Amino acid sequence: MLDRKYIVENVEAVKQNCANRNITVDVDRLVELEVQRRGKLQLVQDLNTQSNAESKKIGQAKDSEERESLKVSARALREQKDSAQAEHDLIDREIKEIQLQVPNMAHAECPVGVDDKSNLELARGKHTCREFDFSPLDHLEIGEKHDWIDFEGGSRTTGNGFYFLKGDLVMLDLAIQQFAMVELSKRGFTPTITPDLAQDSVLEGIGFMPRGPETQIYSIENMNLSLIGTSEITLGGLYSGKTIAETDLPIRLCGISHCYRTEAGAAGRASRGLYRVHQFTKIEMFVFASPEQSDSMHEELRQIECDLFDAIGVPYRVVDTATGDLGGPAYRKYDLEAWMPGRGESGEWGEVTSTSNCTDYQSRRLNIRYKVKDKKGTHFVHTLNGTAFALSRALISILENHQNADGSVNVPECLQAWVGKSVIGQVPAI
RNA sequence: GGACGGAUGGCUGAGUCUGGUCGAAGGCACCGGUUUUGAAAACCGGCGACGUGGUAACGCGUCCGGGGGUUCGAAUCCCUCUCCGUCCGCCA
Repeated sequence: MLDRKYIVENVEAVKQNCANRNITVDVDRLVELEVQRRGKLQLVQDLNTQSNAESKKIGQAKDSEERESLKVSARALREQKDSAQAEHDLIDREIKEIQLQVPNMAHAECPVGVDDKSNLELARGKHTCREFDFSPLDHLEIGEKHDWIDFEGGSRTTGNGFYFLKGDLVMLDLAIQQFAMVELSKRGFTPTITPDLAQDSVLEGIGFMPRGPETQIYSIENMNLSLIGTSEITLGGLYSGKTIAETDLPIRLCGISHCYRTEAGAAGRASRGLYRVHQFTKIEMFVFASPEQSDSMHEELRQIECDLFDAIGVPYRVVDTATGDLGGPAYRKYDLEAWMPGRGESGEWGEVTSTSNCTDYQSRRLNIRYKVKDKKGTHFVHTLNGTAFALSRALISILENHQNADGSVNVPECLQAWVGKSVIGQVPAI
């Protein structure tokens, strides 16, 4: 969420930003209410001063007669204060409601456009798209051929969109996790296994809406808990309400969790197989940084994502996300889109990672600050997140890019030690 | 899951029985100064956050784990939740 003072002082910029992001918010109403609220707050504080003074006199009163008469006036003042406070709170709630809808400001270089058509390709990965001398299968065909992916079983036990992973694909899945954790540890990230559930207030702080008709979140009945859609939620929540010493920044965490998404209304050829599922495992990078660090930290996260996908031999392109496609919290967002030969008619790019600089948008909601030693006051930290691997989509990209004509799949060299094989799905020679 | 005990500023720790003089003693740490060739020690002074008004000095408001209540007034009394100890039960 943006600072109210900032919104009031930058009305036109905020409105333009909302338009660029294709989000409708009544900014003028917020400003009008905020001006009202300031006045009301002043009144509340004045009345409080008076009634505090009156109450203090009671303690020093000489006799019970004086005491009783002071009680009457003190009570009256307190009642006036309470009613002014109630009016203030009412206005405050309405402001809060609008304020939560206002998206973060966007980076000056962020491509402007109302949807993903304006996304800008920035770079390509180390590996070029492969020319197949056979007709490549999609990951689901490969997976079902070897009994690695079982959607039918998932559907029977849990529901549509759930699946079992089996056999060597599980080994590959775990290998990717190991590889990511080791690589990220080397780069200063603290490996973190997080809860798969979080309090609704934390979801909201990160920028999710846990309940309501539009929600993508599974929530627990009769509790204020929801299944997380990403460990960004728990990693951000980990420091909620904390004040961090500036010298401890940046704090780099890499979380591993299951991610749960209802994916309401999403279906079709483009979300076939593992591409869009209700549950997957994800290794997520999360960074708390100072405002001075956040831009370069964002580049660092993007570079790590590139390095990881270069390492597993998957071709990809890097996309600078347009304003209309940023979501609420992001100031700037880069996506990696991997080449998926089995997707669509003859291969398509599919989003595999995403890294966002959320500046102080999340930290203001979650109240995460940092303090400079020997300086008065605190400031909100900047938060950044980035996908290392979303396992479901990483598996798609490996299966489809590294498949062989006989249906087997080459294991990227960096993963072979953990898989224990250089090729999986090979039919043993008879 | 049951029974007690606890939660106070960066840390430690008084205050809670007996409500007002408590935004909160003392100590540690930290910062500035005196002293010293320099350092240590000693001594003197300073030292929370947020909001709000003000160019500023500064004023005002809020905050003693979270929420609610009693009262003119709550760190202090009552209810509730969370967390941490200790003992018991159960368990991977």
